[in-house]
Amino acid sequence: MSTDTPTPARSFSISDLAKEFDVTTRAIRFYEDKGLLTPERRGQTRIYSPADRTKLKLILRGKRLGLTLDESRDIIEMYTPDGNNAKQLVKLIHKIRDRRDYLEQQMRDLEVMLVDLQESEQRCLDALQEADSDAYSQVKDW
Amino acid sequence: MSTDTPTPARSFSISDLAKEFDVTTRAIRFYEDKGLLTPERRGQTRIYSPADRTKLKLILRGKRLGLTLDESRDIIEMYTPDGNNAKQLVKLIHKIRDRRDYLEQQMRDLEVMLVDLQESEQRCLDALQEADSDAYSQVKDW
DNA sequence: GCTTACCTTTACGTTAACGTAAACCCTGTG
DNA sequence: CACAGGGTTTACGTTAACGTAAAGGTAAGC
Repeated sequence: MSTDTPTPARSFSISDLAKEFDVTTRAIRFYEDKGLLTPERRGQTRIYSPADRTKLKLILRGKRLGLTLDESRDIIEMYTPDGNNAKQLVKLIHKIRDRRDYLEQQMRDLEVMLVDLQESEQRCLDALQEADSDAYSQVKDW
Repeated sequence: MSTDTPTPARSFSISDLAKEFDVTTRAIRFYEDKGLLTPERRGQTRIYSPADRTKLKLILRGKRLGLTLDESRDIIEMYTPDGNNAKQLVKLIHKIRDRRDYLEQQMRDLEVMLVDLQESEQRCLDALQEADSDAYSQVKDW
């Protein structure tokens, strides 16, 4: 019936998405409970659109960045300003800017941590080379 | 005895650190329970060294990056290779590299998200300007 | 000596993000 | 038709990272 769509507008089952993004179906349903996803239904069964798939991708990226699901939902809502309501939009813009400030702080944290790890790796390597001087591995109040 | 140190080697109370980093004393004690901090004691009271302060800073940075306390402890341990043990060092280097790979993925996630947010902010601003065309705010399967 | 302001331990409560199990419904296939 | 392989809801369990009392010790200042 509807399987003759050659266009990229396909649809996915819950386990399709679960496999593709390596999450459990339980998690996907949980995101729905929390209002992050609202797939259509064929009877009982959930049917996911490409847009749903994109939202799931955003959720997972948010997770990798340490966002809560509530925060990810905020971000997802920023993509689809459901409104004409100007005040809503102004609030959204402030939320976006706050979020961006936070993420930029995170970025700076990351850069520092990467450098630090690089250095400690180098220290480890050095220590491996001259594996005799115990004084080298003293703590000496870094 | 040892109080005649004019050097920057000061010491801090638990509430000193709590105020400076805007965390609760409960949290700081919790980090100690989890083995991330081991301050000295004057009787019952905890006394924190500059090194302890640095460790706390690392813990909080880890938190901002979405690390668990266990992961932060791993990272802190990377700074103080307590050992001469070569096998330990090799394991540490691998852990560091894994962590760095993960952080670099996080970095890429961050860059993408920053661009996305920038774009959605722009969309909001545009929508504010021409606050009439309802068609503009359609969902249209992004 | 009493209050105030810190510090301590012990322990139960809470929230987020699912895991896990039970019990069930469809649907195609040998 | 049995059953294997999907899907569903409902609901209790779990872990991390603290919050929040409760109950008390200690030192400073009036």
